Amino acid sequence: MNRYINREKRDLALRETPLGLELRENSFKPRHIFECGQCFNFNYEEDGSYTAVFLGKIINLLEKEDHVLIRNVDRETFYEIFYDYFDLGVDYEKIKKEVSIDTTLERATDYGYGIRILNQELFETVISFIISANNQIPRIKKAVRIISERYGTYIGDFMGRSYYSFPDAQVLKDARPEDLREYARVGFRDKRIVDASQMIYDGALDFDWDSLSTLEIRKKLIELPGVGPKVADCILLFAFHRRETFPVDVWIKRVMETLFIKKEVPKKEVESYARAYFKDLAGYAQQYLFYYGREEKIGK
DNA sequence: ACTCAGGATGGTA
DNA sequence: TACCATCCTGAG
Repeated sequence: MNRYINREKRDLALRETPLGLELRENSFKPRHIFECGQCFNFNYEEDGSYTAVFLGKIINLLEKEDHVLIRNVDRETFYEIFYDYFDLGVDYEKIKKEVSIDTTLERATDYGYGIRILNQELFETVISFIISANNQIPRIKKAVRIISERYGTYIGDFMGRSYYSFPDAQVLKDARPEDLREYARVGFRDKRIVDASQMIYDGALDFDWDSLSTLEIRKKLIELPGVGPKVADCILLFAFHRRETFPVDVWIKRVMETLFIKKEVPKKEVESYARAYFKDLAGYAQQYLFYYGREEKIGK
């Protein structure tokens, strides 16, 4: 389940054609959405499209001239399942204007104009970002894929590949750490994955989240093995829709130091600087700056 | 063979 | 509280 459900859904510029659904939305570019480091459960296809899995559904997105072609889901399913996943209840044209408080942010929002912050499944997000600790994106993706293949349930085939759901805590708590290490290549994170799964299965995340502040949830997340400040912030931003959160990894640290702070400072200071500067929109700013900074290798 | 990228953890000061 | 070595893998 994703935690953020919009009450009302607006009508999208969505047209049904024999090839699939055509979505016309300026702030919606598959490349920007999937290459900004927020998710790992997707596949880049030979035709330039992206295939992703969410809540047991396979969706494929291909960018065209003036629209995005959406394949493998019907109109109803798209509204039902993917409207919230793709955060379509949020007006990103407005977000980009509001977050463009200086020329740097103007450039960054211009550069990654099609970014949307996904609202992802909680357990999958927790485990994925435990794996992300001290790790690189291709290897994180590989680990997530293998864990899904070995412990998840078969969903279906698409473009010559079989897709599996990400397992739930009940299954992953019984995985053998040495298997996770051997097959999914998760290294020293093996035990953390199993232990966190056990704790979550035992109810570590069973709280009324809506009544808790971001800081209170953060504290609880950090109690999980393998979850420190940065991983907790990613979970808050990507699974709890806490958009004021500003995860600080090495990339965003470099970008902030290079473009804003003008000197090297501890990660904590980067975060407080960003929070004070971007306020409630810090999470959006983080995504635009991360994508821009990483693609352009700023600070490297 | 060697170097490097990438956060959490547990130890020490 | 702050700092720092260590953990593992695979690409270059």
